[in-house]
Amino acid sequence: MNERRRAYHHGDLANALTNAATELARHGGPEAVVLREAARQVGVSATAAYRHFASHGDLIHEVKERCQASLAEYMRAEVDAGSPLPDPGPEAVRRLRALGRGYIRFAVAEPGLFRTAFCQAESPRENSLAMVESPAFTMLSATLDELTGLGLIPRARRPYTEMVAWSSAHGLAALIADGPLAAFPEEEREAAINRTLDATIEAICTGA
Amino acid sequence: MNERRRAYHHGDLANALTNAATELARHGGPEAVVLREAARQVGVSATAAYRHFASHGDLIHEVKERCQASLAEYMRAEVDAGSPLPDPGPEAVRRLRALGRGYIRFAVAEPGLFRTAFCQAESPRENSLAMVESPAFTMLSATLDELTGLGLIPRARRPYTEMVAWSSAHGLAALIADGPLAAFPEEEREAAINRTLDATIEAICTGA
DNA sequence: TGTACATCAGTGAACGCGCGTTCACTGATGTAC
DNA sequence: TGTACATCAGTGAACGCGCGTTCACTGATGTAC
Repeated sequence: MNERRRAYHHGDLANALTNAATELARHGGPEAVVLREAARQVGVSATAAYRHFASHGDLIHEVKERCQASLAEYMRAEVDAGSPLPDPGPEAVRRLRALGRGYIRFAVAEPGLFRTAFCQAESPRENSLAMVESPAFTMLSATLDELTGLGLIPRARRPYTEMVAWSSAHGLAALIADGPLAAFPEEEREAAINRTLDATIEAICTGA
Repeated sequence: MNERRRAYHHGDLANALTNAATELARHGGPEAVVLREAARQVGVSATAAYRHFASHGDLIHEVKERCQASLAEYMRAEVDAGSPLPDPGPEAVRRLRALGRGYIRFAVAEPGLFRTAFCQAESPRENSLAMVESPAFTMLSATLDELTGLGLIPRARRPYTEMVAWSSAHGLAALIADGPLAAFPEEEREAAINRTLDATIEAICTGA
């Protein structure tokens, strides 16, 4: 696309607006996602946004999905960052731990995006199923299944183990990103993270 | 105070406004706390609020404190609702569990207030220390100390155990009140709560 | 290859809304004499 | 016990703000002939 075209017909406005809106979320959380401001950042009239999004809610929904994808990416990256262990048992445990670490690292590194990933949707039902079918949740479930297969999670305890892991990681992440632990010094924060991760994994892997 | 007086000089406007604002938070979370609306509910001009609150931030701060107090009350009530056990060990465990249950019950029963209790303050520092000195946190610490004294928590593991308990309860509460688990059917929700509570307590009380 | 024209993707001005906050004011209260 | 008056606690109108959204429009693009 040539210069002329970019001057008037942007060519990729939808994406540009979502990027700008995501940047707003990064610095100010979901409340900072303002359609007019995103348009301003891109250098386009507010009206132009309505060629690409039905409403402000539509834009924020897009941003929210990006935030969720970004969270999943942090988790996957943390898994990939470590070296696989030879034994399948310790390896599965390593991956479970990495998923938790990734979750929390995301909240620490990107509190605004973390809050946006979990902000209320206008349609209350929308929240529910989407999340449970997300890649992040799928990774967790798969790892827990693996641990069960290896005997590290007793079969009788397998149900709802996702909730044990998720609650623990989410709570720590929320308290850090969003809440009363935001002002913790880094050293203490790391200690709290490690202690919580250790305890949670021990609570989950009670088999063998 | 007689009728006349109540007609003009309200007599307890500060309290009435805080009550109204808390009611707004109950139904719509912190975003719903609107000074003008609170004044409307009380039947008073918006200006009148400024005789009692320096600003909107001042009002919301008051509401936030009430929400935190209400959370602590739920926790205490859940402890008091059970019958004490004769042995000090099981009794301390019972109380730890009740604290967690109370926390989560509050989030389930009052999602709007729960969100408000943990909403961002204007001064970012304000969040941190206040919470850790709150009655809820104090109850938790005391119970953990007791468990340590009884040998149920190994001394080496005592540090940061507050975070293990708090993360788990807070995560579950946030996912239910605020997040993707809001639409869970009650039965499944209860199962998830029990499973998480069990696992967390087991993770904490590893001694003896 | 050139041109008419439908369609696409922008524009700027404006609307209505509700908010927090300020202003000059006034009615009610309580106290000093 | 009455009264003057300072103070307290309200009022209503208005301000400025920024938002989401709509309107009638216009410049750019691409396609049929």
